[in-house]
Amino acid sequence: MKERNYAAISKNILSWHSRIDRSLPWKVDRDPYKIWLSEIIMQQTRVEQGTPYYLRFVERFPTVESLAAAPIDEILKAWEGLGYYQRARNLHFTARQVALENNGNFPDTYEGLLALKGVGTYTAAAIASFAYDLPYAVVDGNVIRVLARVAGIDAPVNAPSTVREIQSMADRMLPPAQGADFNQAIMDFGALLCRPKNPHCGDCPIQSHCRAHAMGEVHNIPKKKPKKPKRKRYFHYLIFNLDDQIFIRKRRGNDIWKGLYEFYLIEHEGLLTTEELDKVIPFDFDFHPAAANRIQQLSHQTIECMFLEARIQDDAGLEDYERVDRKQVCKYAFPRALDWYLNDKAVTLNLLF
DNA sequence: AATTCGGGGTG
DNA sequence: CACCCAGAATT
Repeated sequence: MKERNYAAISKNILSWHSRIDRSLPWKVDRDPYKIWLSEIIMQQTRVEQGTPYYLRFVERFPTVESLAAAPIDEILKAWEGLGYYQRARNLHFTARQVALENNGNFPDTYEGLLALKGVGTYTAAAIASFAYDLPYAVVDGNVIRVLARVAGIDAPVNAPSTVREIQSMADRMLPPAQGADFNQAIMDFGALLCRPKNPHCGDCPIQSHCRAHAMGEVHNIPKKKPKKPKRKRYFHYLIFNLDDQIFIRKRRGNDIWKGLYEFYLIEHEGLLTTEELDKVIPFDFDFHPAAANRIQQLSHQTIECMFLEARIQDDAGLEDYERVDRKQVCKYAFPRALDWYLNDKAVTLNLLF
């Protein structure tokens, strides 16, 4: 096979990038803390979605020491709504490690960065290049799409062997003296021009190097393995009211939403009717539907949430729960569906209040 | 190698 | 509705 002209491709992408203005707030300086924080926040997250979170984090936690000193619940509250909450827990763990064991200094080698919890090959390469100008090529969703098209890769790109092939291409393509520039350029190129749908092939600076274009396969690459159907789950939430307080509990174990708060939960194979709920609920008081059901789409699950409220006179049977004022509940981090119930729900059907 | 971890934007 | 996003960790 003909040797691919990596130098020409990177040169054209860099040239294209020099005419692009995409300012990113975490790149105003080369503070490793800001680069690291932004990269963790942006994992599997659109820049437009993650940027407001980043701005709030640097405002509230300007240094790694301030982040390390914060309680995990405060960090989770700031992360609320962003998803993949293990990222926030790893963020806290790593901040403490850097602040307490390394005098506030992040590792300055690729291997050192890769050893941090929550930092994988992409993030280690991103920090190494953006913060320290080291020649490591990033491979994110954008780079995978761009290079899969350039090479006309027919194999599924979510197979590890294909990712390794693309990483190898990116490594060879990266100009060692311009690692940071090229990494930024190829990601912007994928995000703005070589997009998943309706790519701007007419304006493409590397069209003559693109095998997918030559084959007329741009719209079929990258290819992915079919995903299996989502699991469906049914959460029936009981909101107990004792005076002006409600009962909440932190989720534990290895299920979704670990570390976030929720109400008294009854999970069942299917959606329960009010009659069926009467038999299942180990309490004998009246409960009332308090909102329309909410369907929450996760990456691997579909969760339908039902919300019922009841007024109670004592906390018997609720010893494992925290009693918090309605006014104070906004200080706790909840999954989006429950935050919706507490704050966004348009019309309450609740007859109690 | 396969699976799971959220949530929102987009066509 | 399906797909995708500045991926990583676990099994």
